[in-house]
Amino acid sequence: MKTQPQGASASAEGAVLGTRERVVRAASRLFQRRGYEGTGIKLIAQEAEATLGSVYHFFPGGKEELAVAAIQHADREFAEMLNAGLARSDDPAVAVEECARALASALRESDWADGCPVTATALETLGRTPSIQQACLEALRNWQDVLAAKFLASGFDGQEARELACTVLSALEGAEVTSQVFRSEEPLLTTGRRMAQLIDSRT
Amino acid sequence: MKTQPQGASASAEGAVLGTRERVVRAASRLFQRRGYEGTGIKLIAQEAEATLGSVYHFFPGGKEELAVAAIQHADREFAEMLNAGLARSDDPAVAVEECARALASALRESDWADGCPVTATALETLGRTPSIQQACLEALRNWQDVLAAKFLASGFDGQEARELACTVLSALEGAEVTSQVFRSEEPLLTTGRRMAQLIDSRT
DNA sequence: TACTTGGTAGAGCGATCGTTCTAAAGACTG
DNA sequence: CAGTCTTTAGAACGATCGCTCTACCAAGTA
Repeated sequence: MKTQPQGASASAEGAVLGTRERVVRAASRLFQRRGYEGTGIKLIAQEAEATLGSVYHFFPGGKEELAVAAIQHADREFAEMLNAGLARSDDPAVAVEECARALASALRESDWADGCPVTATALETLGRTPSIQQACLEALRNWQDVLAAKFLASGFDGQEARELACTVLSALEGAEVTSQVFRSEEPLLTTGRRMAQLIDSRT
Repeated sequence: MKTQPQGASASAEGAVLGTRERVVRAASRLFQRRGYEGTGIKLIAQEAEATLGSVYHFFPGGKEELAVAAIQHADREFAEMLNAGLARSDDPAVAVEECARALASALRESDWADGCPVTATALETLGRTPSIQQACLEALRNWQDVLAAKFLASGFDGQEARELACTVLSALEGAEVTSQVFRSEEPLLTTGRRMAQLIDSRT
């Protein structure tokens, strides 16, 4: 295994990823699929094709620091997905339904494994690992902001936009869990349709 | 520690609980708060004031069998809470908002620790422990049925009632996670209000 | 009394956990 | 070339994991 200079743009398309980036991505996906406690550092290293030494070199804070980085990575990734979905229509109701559809497809394609990338970790560490809880909080707030911006741009006032964003995000998160447990796209699709109905029923 | 005959009605008010019941309740609460992987059998025994021997006497299938029993217990408990909340009003919209309020209060009173009793365990064991996943599925379906019955009794047709139940349950679950992460009742209360709005906007 | 049954008690097993540590191999600078 | 810094490599540590096992105690029955 040769030393990999992590030079060049880390986000360049198709670029060979540096060790640190590979570790973060592996950690992010494993935490998403098996939770924080259920994922061992050695498994992360193995999955990332790195060694334990490398992991602790880049994350001297250990598992906790790695989890924070993994959640921040998931934050950016999911925000991009949200933005892409929302951009598919000017009508916010249609756009939200489009997002639900995209989530449902991705979920099915991963055999119901890749749900919300922070929920599992958040629930396990709540009230016991402040740094991780903080990272989860920032991710949720970021996604709410993305939704709220869409609603604002569609003519909703600030209060209304924030409340709708909070509701829609919570509903999508819950529906994702439900879809995973039922191994069916239906909860996500139904929730998407009803959220569209809610958005259209503005007072 | 004396032998405790688990005779008499196990659900009798104020009755001294048998060992098995104590273990199930402790397991249920611990899985709810720290997830499946994050909860050790020894901790469960300690919390239940039982010994390892007793735990494996009642649950020879080990942690997995205990988890199934714990989830079934949580299922019944949460269904009761839902029923109680829904019974507080004939108007289904008001009733749902009442449920959200009750959940928010309970969450705050537990210092944001006691969220949905199955989500954490469900996410950690998805696709890897079928018996637990099945128990989670039955709980979610049970809760959806409770909601759907309320909507049916309020004049919605079957399809509409089922879809609303699915949406409302998902939204409440997601909002509960959001409230826990933000340490605020607001997401649950907002989602409750918006769900009421959705229910009132019947076509 | 002797025997059976249902439950309690906890030492100890092998495996795995997160983490630490030493050693050495690239890559870059002078 | 020598010297420095970054990164890789993985053995090993103490702690904890889920679980097994034997011994024992308290009733009920004959």
